[in-house]
Amino acid sequence: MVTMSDVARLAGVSKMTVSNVVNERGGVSEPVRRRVLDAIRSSGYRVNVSARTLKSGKTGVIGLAVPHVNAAYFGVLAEQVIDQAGRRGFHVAIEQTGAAAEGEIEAIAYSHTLQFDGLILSAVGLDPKDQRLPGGDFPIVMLGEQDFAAVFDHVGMPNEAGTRAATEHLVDRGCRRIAIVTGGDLSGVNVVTRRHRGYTEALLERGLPVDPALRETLGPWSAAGGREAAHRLVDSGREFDGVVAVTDSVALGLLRGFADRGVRVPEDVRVVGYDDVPDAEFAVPSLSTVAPDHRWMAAKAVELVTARIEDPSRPTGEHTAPFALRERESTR
Amino acid sequence: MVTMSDVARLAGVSKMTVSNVVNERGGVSEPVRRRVLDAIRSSGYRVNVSARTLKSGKTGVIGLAVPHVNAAYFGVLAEQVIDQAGRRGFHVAIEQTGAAAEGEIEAIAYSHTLQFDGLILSAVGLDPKDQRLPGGDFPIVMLGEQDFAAVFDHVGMPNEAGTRAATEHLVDRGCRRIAIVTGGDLSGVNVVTRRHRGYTEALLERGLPVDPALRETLGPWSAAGGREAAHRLVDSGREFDGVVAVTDSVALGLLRGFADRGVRVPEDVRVVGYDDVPDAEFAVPSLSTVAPDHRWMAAKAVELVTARIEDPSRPTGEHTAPFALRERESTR
DNA sequence: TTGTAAGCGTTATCAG
DNA sequence: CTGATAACGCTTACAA
Repeated sequence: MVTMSDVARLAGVSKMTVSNVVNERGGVSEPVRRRVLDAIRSSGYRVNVSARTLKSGKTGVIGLAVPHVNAAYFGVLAEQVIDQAGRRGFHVAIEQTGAAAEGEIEAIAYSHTLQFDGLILSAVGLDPKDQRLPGGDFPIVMLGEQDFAAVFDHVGMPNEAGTRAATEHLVDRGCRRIAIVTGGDLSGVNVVTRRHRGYTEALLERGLPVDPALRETLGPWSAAGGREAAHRLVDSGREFDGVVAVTDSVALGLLRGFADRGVRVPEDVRVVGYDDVPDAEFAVPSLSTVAPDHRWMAAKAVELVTARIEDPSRPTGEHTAPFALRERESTR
Repeated sequence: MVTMSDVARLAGVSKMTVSNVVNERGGVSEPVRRRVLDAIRSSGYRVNVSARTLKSGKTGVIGLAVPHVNAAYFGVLAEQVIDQAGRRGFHVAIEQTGAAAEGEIEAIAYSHTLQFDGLILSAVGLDPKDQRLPGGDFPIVMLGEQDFAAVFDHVGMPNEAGTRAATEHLVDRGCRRIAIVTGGDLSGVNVVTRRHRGYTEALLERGLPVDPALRETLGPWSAAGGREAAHRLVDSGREFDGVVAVTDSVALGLLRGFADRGVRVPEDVRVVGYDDVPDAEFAVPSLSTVAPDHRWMAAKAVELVTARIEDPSRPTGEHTAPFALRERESTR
């Protein structure tokens, strides 16, 4: 490995001068600068980040911990985060948490171990009162859930507002018996309870009854889970003319499941999802969905971590993404 | 920051003994070990990876550079790579190349800068003869393309064999005028030329003519591009009864584009894709496709980088993934 | 404008 | 079994 000393010897100067050239610190005469740059080029020298880190204590890396890199919405998010972080001179390392509190705690621990300067954590399973959460001033930004505001910076999804708008949209289209397909965890405050509340509130506001029988619980939060849910909804003989799905993946599975049973969308049942994944637009029928502004969320999250990296003691804040309702064929 | 010296002082031992305990090197008496562990717990000590790296020259991080983290096939690949690397004690940092030679060269440069131990590079734009490619012994495994065998380890897709099988499948289903929707770059050897060759070979073997008019060139390699290609195919009045798409994203766009024009799949046109992305199974109609074994590819790539990290001078090798043809509704 | 010295936190080596 | 010492490659502080 070529070190600074090697370059220094080659250029006939001291290490320090090389360091000054590399870091563009100025105070180096032009001829010396050229000699050093030539020496760097000819030797193929590269700064050793570890050594630099050892001094500065900063790595220039932000961690991004998500439930599954394989989830549809993740790509959109990651692409934006990488882009935004890059603009600020940070690199992004991605961790997978497996959608469990366990994995999320581990991601935080790893952030220390791997010397990230900060962490953007898309927490799904973690309880805000979890004893294992760090109290220190390591920069963490929570993404997605609504409950960490006091302890951490938080960038949230418009969960209630989004599903409320989706449900109202179905009512506007003439639906009167609207089912919801979502997860089973109704304890505490999480995506499930928040999105479910948006749905019930919209129904009540529009004077429609909330029928518990129209709540279908998902197995896996995936297209496969959605497909099975559609089968159960149809096969049970329950009557419904609209469905709110907790995510687009689930909604795409519903479309497939209804097709399996010969139920036409939107003629027999209208379907609306949540996320606006890239495929939603190209599904047959194309999927109406709640579209949170992913770009905004990524930008905000990166802005918050980098701000906290600079000033770990700044007050935490709560931020909710704006959203739009994309009306497509599945609710026409 | 708590350092090893702090722990040593707290436990009343030397740094070295702490180091030995932390790294489970043995040769430490049980009572001392306990004292050290207690001191570590009570102080909240964590190893400083930079310092360790500075000594060992290894970071334990493998880079994974892909064209776009947002591409459908990427999630599958990344999930597998992260999983496989984790089993071998490596972490994965993800880079985006933007599908350009420029970005791919940069990813290699960054791998040095960021001190990755090795790099898995899904190269799309890079020419094997590119002058900027490093000659040294930094462990790089090329993923996807077919041409780097002599210089780098290479894990390839079954490009020709895959599209050949796909095309033959269409012929078996009775198609006689089979179009191909693919990229425009027919120079050199790349995904486009290889997949295109599989298509032409299958046609010739089955005694069917290769009609250049049935080659439709994509704009973007995406669902949007596929949709537009479908429109052009239909609107131009060309006759065809089957389509081979260069990727599943494109194929899903085709399905959408044909739906726009009232062309029924598979009744009027049969469609086959390439990749077997998770959504392919849930599309309406579900998408027949070439399914390369992503798990195998990830495992092989990780196996190769780690092997090369241990022994940089080992000979390079060429490996092509097995595949299966998934027959679904779009070719029924 | 350039150079010298010290030290960041860890580990390999070798002595006790 | 335990500890002192010297690196690893770089940067901060200060001297020339």
